[in-house]
Amino acid sequence: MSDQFTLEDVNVALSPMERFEEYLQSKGKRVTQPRRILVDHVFSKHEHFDADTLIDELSKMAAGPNRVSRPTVYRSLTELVEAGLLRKLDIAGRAVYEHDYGYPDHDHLYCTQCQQLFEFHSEELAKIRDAVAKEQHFRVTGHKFIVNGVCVECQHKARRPKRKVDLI
Amino acid sequence: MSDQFTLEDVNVALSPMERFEEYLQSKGKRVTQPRRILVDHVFSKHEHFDADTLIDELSKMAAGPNRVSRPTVYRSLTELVEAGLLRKLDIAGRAVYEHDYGYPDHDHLYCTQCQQLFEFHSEELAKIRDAVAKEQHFRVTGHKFIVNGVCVECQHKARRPKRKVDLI
DNA sequence: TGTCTTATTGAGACATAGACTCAACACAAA
DNA sequence: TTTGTGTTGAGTCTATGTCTCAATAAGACA
Repeated sequence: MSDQFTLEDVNVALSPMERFEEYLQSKGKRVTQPRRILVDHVFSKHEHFDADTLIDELSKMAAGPNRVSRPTVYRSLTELVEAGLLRKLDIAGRAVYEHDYGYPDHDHLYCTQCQQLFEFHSEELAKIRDAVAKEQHFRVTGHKFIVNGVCVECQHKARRPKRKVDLI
Repeated sequence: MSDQFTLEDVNVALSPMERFEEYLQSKGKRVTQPRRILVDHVFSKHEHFDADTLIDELSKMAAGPNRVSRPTVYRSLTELVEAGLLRKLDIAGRAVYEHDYGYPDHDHLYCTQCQQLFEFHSEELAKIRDAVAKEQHFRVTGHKFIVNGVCVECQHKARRPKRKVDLI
């Protein structure tokens, strides 16, 4: 987090759900029960997750009338990305989501051994990006930077097989 | 291309097929007709392509006994990536391939309008990457950096709909 | 050059993530 | 409360890629 407010920070007083409601209203969309359940769940913890995990968790959480269907999960994820609440990453061909709203810019180190993501921030990166873009008269809207490799932990435990299908 | 030879350049005298044969032999694999046809075709032009396009082109090219089947295309692409002849990119969730062997390091600007990829090279990028990694004691094996935005051409022709399903 | 072992191939089934269709439903405005 | 319309969930469909397995063809060796 930064020490001073930027324009972006002003709205951070709003909860994710409130922020989402703003977005929905601006689009003439409705604030429904499934969308509420999903947003509450997604923002209840700060972790990277994929659609499938979310579908599982939601169906476990509320088996009855309060469950959220697969299509709705996919639809809502797309909306949340559009609304700027979530960011979508492509890790090794898989779609992975993370919080965007109220969370500082960052990129990722991806350990190809344990599949964990590590966040980092670099000011210079954006500068390079913008410089290159300017040179080619390219209008930048964003970027994806993922560094592949092996994390400290995995370097140490060398080739002892561990968490494989664990969380990304 | 650089002005001076590096160790990497030494083997560039070999054609992609020759290079691939080296790899196959080192793995106890066989130099077969389908693999030859595929490599020849892939390296006959320097473009980004996806598996599907390749399958189409190959089936058009040689309908008879010389055709290459879908499974073989997928298998060979994997081998070519392993052999270091091709690089695999994930653009907006799609797998896209490009020449790696004998081709200088670079990253990409991706125009979300016309879906075209533009290449660029930045020395600083690798430096930043390595600095960040060092800080976190992360052993780097590679990276993916894709800058999203709108290319000059698309900025100019504004919102006139054009090439959509065109080549990536 | 013929023989034999074994990697490779192609056909087709299977897997998976995600999108689409549509009738029933529920939000929110009047 | 009523009503118009956006939303939902069940189920189907599509795209991309993988797996299985019998038939084939490299290529090593005689």
